[in-house]
Amino acid sequence: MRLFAVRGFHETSMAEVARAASVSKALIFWHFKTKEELFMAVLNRLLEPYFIDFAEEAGALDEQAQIVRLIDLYMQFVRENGGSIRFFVAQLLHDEKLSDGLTNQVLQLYQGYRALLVDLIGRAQERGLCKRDFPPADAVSFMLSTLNGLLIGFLFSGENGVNLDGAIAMLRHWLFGDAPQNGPGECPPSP
Amino acid sequence: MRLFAVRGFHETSMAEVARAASVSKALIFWHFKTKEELFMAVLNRLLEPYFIDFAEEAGALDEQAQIVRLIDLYMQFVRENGGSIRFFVAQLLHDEKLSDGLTNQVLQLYQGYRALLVDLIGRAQERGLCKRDFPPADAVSFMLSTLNGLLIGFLFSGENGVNLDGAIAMLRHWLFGDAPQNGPGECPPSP
DNA sequence: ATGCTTATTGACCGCTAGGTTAGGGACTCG
DNA sequence: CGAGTCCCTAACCTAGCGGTCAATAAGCAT
Repeated sequence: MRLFAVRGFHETSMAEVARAASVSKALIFWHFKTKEELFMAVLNRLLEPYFIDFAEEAGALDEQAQIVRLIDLYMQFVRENGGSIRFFVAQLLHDEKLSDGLTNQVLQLYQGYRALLVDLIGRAQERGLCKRDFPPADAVSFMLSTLNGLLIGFLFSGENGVNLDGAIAMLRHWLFGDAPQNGPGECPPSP
Repeated sequence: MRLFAVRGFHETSMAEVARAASVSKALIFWHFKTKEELFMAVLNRLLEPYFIDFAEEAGALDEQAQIVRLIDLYMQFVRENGGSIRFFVAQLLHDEKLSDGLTNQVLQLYQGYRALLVDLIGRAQERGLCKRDFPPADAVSFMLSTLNGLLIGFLFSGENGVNLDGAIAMLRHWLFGDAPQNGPGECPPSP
């Protein structure tokens, strides 16, 4: 997992994997028929922490709080899994063939998240908790674009090159009309 | 260029390049000392269309129109260069070492674009053309996040998986308080 | 023609890659 | 104990890799 994640598929040789695992190369080929098969297994293992359960922990909150919580979870997730996300994004962009099953899993994850948000925003709009300028699906598309943009900003320049909290405050302002409060982030002009 | 762009550095062999170019492998090594050197040259060639001149064509417009134009240019650029952008993003995320000079050029491009926007929004704010809720730099960070998010949405699901025009209308609404006009895009709920 | 530089090639080289194979311990079940 | 299965290794195999080299063709001044 470590080798594939930091060096990629083609730059990692089976000999290296064997050495890093302190086993013989032949053993790996006994457990996995081909290098590709090992790689797929690695992909799935790396993907495991991506499945989180949101429903159970958010039952008691109102819609606005749940939306905020979902956004926070996204950002927390980005912060905690930057390394492997980077790997996955590069992999998905680069090697459609090798990423086959991966694409579906990620897409499923993404659509689940999106559906959750659409539902929440729809309900929030009905109850007058947030602005009604746009249909929920459009609002969510917009939000997710921003979140994804923050993600890749984070991937390229790291924690201190992009102001996650500041941007999230602006998202809240956009959604709920909050006063632009300054949260824990100090909002320095990003370099 | 074609081979490296669609298959990447490690999956492209010099023999393939030679065959595709209908020359002998040795000739390539006469023109380029190493495979890496050829790759760098390819990177630079692919990067050429990325340099556009904005200043000259926007002199007569007011700030708001210039901002809108800049955003349109971004999206037009994304639409026209999706293939190579995909390649570059994957390359940058994956192979920090090989991307060395590339990183700087892209960063420079990006910072230039950002600076242009910050300047424009600052001036637009002074003249009351757009909302003043946030300092220009923060507004631009937010905008760029959204644009980048649209970019990667486009990279992953193509033109009809993401609604570029709809999202841009929402950006305009956010910036200028426009009525949410429906432009040429019909804003279908993205699948 | 005669050199001289610039292009171009087929043959070749060392090496590493993914993958195989024959065989040997270790554990299990009768 | 002994047959069978599972796990594991050293050694090996071959294709293809990046890269080199001697030979030579093409362009071009003198």
